[in-house]
Amino acid sequence: MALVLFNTMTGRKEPFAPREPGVVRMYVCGPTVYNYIHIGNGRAAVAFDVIRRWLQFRGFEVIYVHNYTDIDDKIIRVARETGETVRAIAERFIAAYEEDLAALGVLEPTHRPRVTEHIGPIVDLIRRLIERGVAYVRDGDVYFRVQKFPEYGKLSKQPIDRLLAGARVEIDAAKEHPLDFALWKRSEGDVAWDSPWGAGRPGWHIECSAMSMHYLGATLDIHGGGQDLIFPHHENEIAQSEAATGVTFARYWLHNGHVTVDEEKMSKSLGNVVLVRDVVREYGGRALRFFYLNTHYRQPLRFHREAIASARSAVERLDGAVAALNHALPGSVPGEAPAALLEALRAIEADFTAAMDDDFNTPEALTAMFALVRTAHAVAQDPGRTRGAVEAVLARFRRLDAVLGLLSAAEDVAPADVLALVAEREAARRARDFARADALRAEIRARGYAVEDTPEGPRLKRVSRS
RNA sequence: GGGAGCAUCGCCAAGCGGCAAGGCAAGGGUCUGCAAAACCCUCAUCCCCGGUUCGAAUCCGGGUGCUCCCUCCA
Repeated sequence: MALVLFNTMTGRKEPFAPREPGVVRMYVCGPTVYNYIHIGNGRAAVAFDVIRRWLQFRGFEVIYVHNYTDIDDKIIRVARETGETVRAIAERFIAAYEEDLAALGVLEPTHRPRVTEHIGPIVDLIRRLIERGVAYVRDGDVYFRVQKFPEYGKLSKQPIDRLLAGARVEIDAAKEHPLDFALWKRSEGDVAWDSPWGAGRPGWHIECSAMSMHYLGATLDIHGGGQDLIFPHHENEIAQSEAATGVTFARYWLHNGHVTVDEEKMSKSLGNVVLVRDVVREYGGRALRFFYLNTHYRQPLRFHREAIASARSAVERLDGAVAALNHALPGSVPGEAPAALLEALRAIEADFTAAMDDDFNTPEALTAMFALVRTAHAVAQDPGRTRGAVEAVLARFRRLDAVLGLLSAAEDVAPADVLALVAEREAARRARDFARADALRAEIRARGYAVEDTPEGPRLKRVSRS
C-alpha cells in the first residue's frame, strides 16, 4: 500500500512520491496577522498538521514552511484605526496565532518566515520577472503580465476569457490587462522598503512564491491552503514562480474544504465569525481538533453546538481508555503480551494506515482508534492481564496518536485538596455512610473531577462540563 | 453568467460496483451501595426520477436542494 493524495491540479488522487527520495518539501500559506483566527483558519492548520505528521509517520523527513504575512493592506488599516505600529499588531497576532495552534495540538513548522524579513528575496524575484518581460513597472508599482503566461488558470481550470466574463474585475487604468496583479506597490513611511522601482512594499501573492522557493527550492513537493486560495492566490503564485524559474512550482496542490457556521460562510458582515479561542475556551482545543478530524479534510464542514459537544464526548472516551490502562498497570501480573493481542493491535494499525494512506482519511483512522479503545478496556478489565499486554496497548495508543494528536499530553494529576476529598469519600463508603460519600462526590465534581469506582480503587477523571 | 463540490440513521460522518464503518445521542441489559465508566444487545437500503449491470449509496442522464470560488479571505 502506498500513499495516494488528491491533487487539485489534476483533479484526482495520485500516488505520492517526493522529488528527492525520503524528503518532503511542503509549504502551506499562513495567516495575515491582523486579527484572531477563526475556526476555518484552525481547520487548515490542523489539516496540514496531520498531513505533515502522517508523512513523518511514513518515514519521510518533512521540511514544513508555514509563513506569516505581516505586511498587508489589512494590517495597515488596523494600524490606522488603533494607532499602533504595523509591527506591533503583527507581533501581537502572531503570538495569538501560536497560542491558538498550540491549543489545537498543532506542531511547530520547520520554518515560520515573515514577509518583512524576506524583502530581499522578494525584490530579487520581481527583478527576474521584469528581466524576463513578464512584469512591468507603472509609476512605482510593478505588475505581473498575465497574458505572458499562457498556462494562467491551469490550477483553477478557468480560462482567462471566462475569468473576465461576469466577474467584477477591478478596472485599473495603470494595468495593461484587468487580470494583471500587483507584485510591488508603491508606498511610503514605516511600511516601505527601498527597491529598484522606488519605495514600496510587496504585493499580495509574491511573498509566498519568494519565501517558499527561498526555503525549499524552485520546485516544492506539496503546496497547501484553503480551497478559497485556489484562485487567485495560488494561480498567481504559479504564474510568478514558473515564469521566473521555468520549472514546475509545486508538484502536488492540496486544499482543505471550508467551515461554515449554521449553513453560511463565516463573514464579518453576517456576524457569525467563530474564533478558535472562543471554542477552545468553552470546549477545549482537543474537542475542536477531533471535530475537524472527524470529517475528511476536503469535505465542507458545518460548525454547530451539537457537533462540537459530540466531539468533546468522543475525546473524553479516548482519554478514558488511556486512563483505564494506566490505572490497570500496577495491578497487572508480570508477563509478556499474548500473541492474539499483538495480532489484534497489528490489525488495528493496518486499518489505520490504510485509511491515512488514502488521501489522509482521518474519519476512518478514527474508526481504528475506537477499535483500540475497545481493546484497551478489554485488557484493562481482564483480571489476568499481563504487564506486557497493558504496555503493548498503551504503546499503540501513543504511536497512532503521534499522528492524530488527540490525547492529552500531560498526565493530569489532581490537586491535593481533591485527592483528600477522594480519600475521605472512600472512608465514608467503607463505613457505609453513603449519604456523606455522595455529598463528597458532588463536592469533587464541583472542583472539576468525576470519581469512578473500580476494582482497583477510585479513579479520577477531569470533566469539562460547561 | 462561468468554474468546483456536496446531498448516507435524531446529530456528525466513512464508503468509490458485490451483504450500509465509526463517533455522539437514544432504548434495553450486565456491573455498582447508588452512580459513573466500561461491556453486551437494539437502532438506516443511502434526496427524487429514469438508465447501465447478474448486482449500484457507489457508474450514466435528468431533476430538486445546499455550499464554495470567479473580490481580501483557511
